[in-house]
Amino acid sequence: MKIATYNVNSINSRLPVLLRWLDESQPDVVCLQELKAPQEKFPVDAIQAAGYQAIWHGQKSWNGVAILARNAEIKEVTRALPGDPDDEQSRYLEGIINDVVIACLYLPNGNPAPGPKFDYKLQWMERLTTHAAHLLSKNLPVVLAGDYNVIPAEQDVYKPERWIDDALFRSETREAFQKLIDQGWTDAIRSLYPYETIYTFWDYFRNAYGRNAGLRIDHFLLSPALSGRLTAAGVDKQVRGWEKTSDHAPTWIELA
DNA sequence: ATGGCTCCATACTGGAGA
Repeated sequence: MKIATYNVNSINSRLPVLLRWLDESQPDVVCLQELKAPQEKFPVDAIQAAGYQAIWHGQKSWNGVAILARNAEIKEVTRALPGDPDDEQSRYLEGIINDVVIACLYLPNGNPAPGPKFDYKLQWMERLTTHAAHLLSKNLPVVLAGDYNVIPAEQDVYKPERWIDDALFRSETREAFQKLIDQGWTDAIRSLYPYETIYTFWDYFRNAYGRNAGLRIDHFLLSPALSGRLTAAGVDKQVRGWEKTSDHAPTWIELA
């Protein structure tokens, strides 16, 4: 079972790139973030023509998440992260595919920090941590996949000293991520490649991709029931070099 | 320290992203 996560930075601007990548990579499950489209503007016909079922939660202008599955039913569980009924941002979608719980998340950026956006990010991480504990308590196979907007460690950023005060790398952010991991989750990519430099995002500015000035911010966290089934992981880095591409690259894992 | 780029809204510019 090949599961991917991809922050597309506008589903409609990215549709040709997305369809080409689906055809070449053939993932079984895909978590998409930053649809940047309202519910009714999701290109469901093109996605279905490519062979994928889809559930999605859109929003005007910003955010938006979707889960795609090839040749499999998606049973939607929730389209809101519990813990704040007033939160109107579309950043969380959870479904069950072949008995695996798939959580697709788009964690807030949080800049500028400190400030209200950073407070929202930390609150969102607390809510995620609470919900993640609930998922773990059921001993189910769970994948928490998505754009975390968290740089977990110095090895995950091209120049750590430049990111010390950034919301993606601040100590509060890293500590909150570690607290989540410490519940018993496995950072899938890092567990297979403890020492490699692996990036999933390159800024549009300053020829960041050409200089490989990247960040690792798209992650898969696996529950204990799944970590033993992890057989492979990678980043489809070449997609970042295509025309009209996202600033993120598709990232994937394989489960036995 | 700054700006560089891309996308959205319904614009002739500003906000957001990371």
